This record gives sequence, structure tokens and C-alpha cells, in this order.
Amino acid sequence: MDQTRPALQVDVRRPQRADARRNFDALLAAARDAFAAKGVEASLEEIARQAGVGIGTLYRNFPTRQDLLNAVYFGEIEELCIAAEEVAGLPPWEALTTWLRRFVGYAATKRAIWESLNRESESFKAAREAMYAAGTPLFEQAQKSGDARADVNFDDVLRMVSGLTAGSFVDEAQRDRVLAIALDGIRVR
Amino acid sequence: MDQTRPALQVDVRRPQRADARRNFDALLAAARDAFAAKGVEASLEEIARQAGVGIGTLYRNFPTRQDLLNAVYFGEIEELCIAAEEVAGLPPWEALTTWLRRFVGYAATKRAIWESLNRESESFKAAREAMYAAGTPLFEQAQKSGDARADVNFDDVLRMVSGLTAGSFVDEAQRDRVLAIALDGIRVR
DNA sequence: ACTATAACGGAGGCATACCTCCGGTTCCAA
DNA sequence: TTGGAACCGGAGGTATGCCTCCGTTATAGT
Repeated sequence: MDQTRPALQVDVRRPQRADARRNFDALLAAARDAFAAKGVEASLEEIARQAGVGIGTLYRNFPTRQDLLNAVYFGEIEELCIAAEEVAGLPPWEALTTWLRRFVGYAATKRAIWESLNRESESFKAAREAMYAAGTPLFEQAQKSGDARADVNFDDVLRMVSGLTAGSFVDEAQRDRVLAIALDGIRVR
Repeated sequence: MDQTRPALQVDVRRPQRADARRNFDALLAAARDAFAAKGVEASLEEIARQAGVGIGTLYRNFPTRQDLLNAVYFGEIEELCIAAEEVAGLPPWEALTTWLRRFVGYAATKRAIWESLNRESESFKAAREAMYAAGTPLFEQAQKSGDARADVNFDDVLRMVSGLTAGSFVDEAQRDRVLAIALDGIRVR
């Protein structure tokens, strides 16, 4: 829809040679799973094993844990930004809640996302800002239309939702139910 | 108020000798801090160091990590149960929210509490049940009085709140604000 | 005071994670 | 086909955590 959205610049370059690209992608996929399952402290050697490459290959592509985390994380954030564009046509409240539900639904890195919400690193800050830039208009639309409370800000909403994202629930249904309750809390009565 | 509330049985016995009791208590205090700061994966050796005792002493008192976790955790839960009795005299909605705020406020083991909410272990189950037994009446009162929504159950509420407990916020004020929003979601409109 | 014994605490063996380094291998372009 | 650059991957040094074992020490009862 909007071609001018600046792509999140990943500082890690995708390699040139075919075998190297395969390994790069395998590492990224393995890391995504591992971070989702065990949080940001997941073992890098385990990730390399899972990807079917040596630990050396992991370190060549991603010299630090942060680099790997960023690569995974940026991908997720970018998806969220795209999702924000996709819901832009819906009625304000629906657009907001749809996007927030999608936010919760991104299971892959939800722990990383949550844990990173008040990290200080440069790239995390950039990613967070991109996400905020994507979501804030949705929220402000919902405020303007009189659906969302005026005495709440977007940061509150996002932290509330990401708290719930990270929480533990019996099943998907309960998580949805709880999310609905919480979203009700930001609705004008 | 109600003397019949069954005390949570801690299977770990407090030692007899004076020096041993001192160490036992120091370990418990150190463990409480460590679990609060680093979650359930905190290093046991670090805890022993912090308590000023050898690692052997830690293992003698708490043969497994689970034993130590239980000891800390049970203490916190018991405090919550007592708190539930204390608020029983307030108006229903106020009683519920006061207790839930207290629940959030117990910073010490909030991470452990949250992480344990769907653990399977026997003692964790017992503790959780004690906590539920303490809180459920408050919630049901609030439903009966027409303050709390009927289409929500206590488990939903507790998981919502504990999700927020575990979340990361800029400051206390924001956490309170977000909690207030979420609690608004369970209120009858 | 004295002794039986409960309790201490750290050395040490094992496991695992981090990260570097470099000999061997694979791919691609000419 | 082949040369060499790009790439691979794991050995290995370091650090840290887990847990056990046992020689030493402090305590409580007589």
C-alpha cells in the first residue's frame, strides 16, 4: 500500500554463495524456534546443531548473540509493520484489535519481543520505534472515532498486550478470552 | 479471622540447631532475592555465596532446586492467603482489586509465581490451589454484587493479572495504570 | 569441661556453554 | 577443468553451574 515505509536495515548481510545462504537461512529458522521456545538465553550451540551447521558457521554469520537476535527480531517486527498496513482499511476499533491480536499471535519471538521492550540497545530501539510508528496511527484512529479511551496511551496498550503475550495460559481460547477482557478495558464506556 | 485455613505444609523442616537455623533463614532470604532478580534459573551457588554459606549447606537444607523454590514460593503464597482474609471486610469490588493489586505488588517472587502457574509438580499444585481458594471468594462476591462480569472466571483474571505482573513497564505508575485498565475490563458496564 | 554428633563448606568430577582459531572442503568463475 | 577465494565445522581453552563427598568445626546436653 505504502511503498515508502523504510525497510528495517539489518546490519547482517545475507551471504553470496549458495551453500552459505542455505546455512544462513537454516540458522535463522533454528534461532527463531529456539528463541521462541527458550527465550533470548537459548544456547547458541544448540541452535547451530539444530540448523545442522557447526558453531563456527553460526559465529561467522552472527558474531554476537545480539546480532542473531536482531536478525530474527527484525523479521518479526517487519511482519507486524506490514500487518498494520493491511488492517488500515478496517473500521478503527476493529483495525486496532485485529492488529493487536496479530501482535499476540506472533508466537515465534513473542518472548524475545517482550523481553526486549525496555532494552537499551540501538537496534532494538530502532525496531521498537518502527513497531510503534506502525501501531500508533491505528490507536489514534480508534481514539478519534470515540472507541478507545482518551486517557490511555499507546505505550500502555502495547505493554499490556505484550504482558499478556508472555503470560501462560491453559490454551489458545483462554488467551483470546483474556485478551478480549483486557481490550475491553481500553474501550470507551 | 478464620483460624481453620490450613497452613501450607512445607516439606522442608527448619533445623534444630541455632547455627543451622541461621543458615537456613539466610538461604531462604538469598533465594528469595535471587529468584526475584533472575527467575527460577538463578544459580544455586550464587545463592549460597549470597547467604554466606557453602554450597554443601544449601544442598543439605534443600536437596533439589525445587525444594528451595517451594520453600520461598510457599511463603509468598501464604502471605497472599493472609492478605485475602484481610481485605474480606471491604466492599466486594474494592476487596477484589485491593487483593489483586497486592498480588501484583509482591515483587519478590513474581517471576517464579508467574512461571509456575502451569507447572505440574505436586507442591506447586497445592500452593496454587491454596491461592485460588483464597482469591475465588473475593471474585465471586464481586460477581454477586454485580461489579464483576459473570462471563469471566477467576482463573482468567488471575492469569491476566499475573501476565501483567511479569510484564515490563517503564515505572510503577505505568504498571498501576495498565493494571487499572485491565481491571476495568472485568467490570460490569 | 567434655564428648557425641549435627552441621559446615569447599574441593573436585562432570556437564555444558561461550567463543576463537585454523586445517580442510566446497563452490564458482574463467 | 581447475585454482583460489569463500566457506565450513569442530577441537579446545575458559568459564560457570550442578551436585557429592568427606575432613573439619561448632553446638548442645551431661
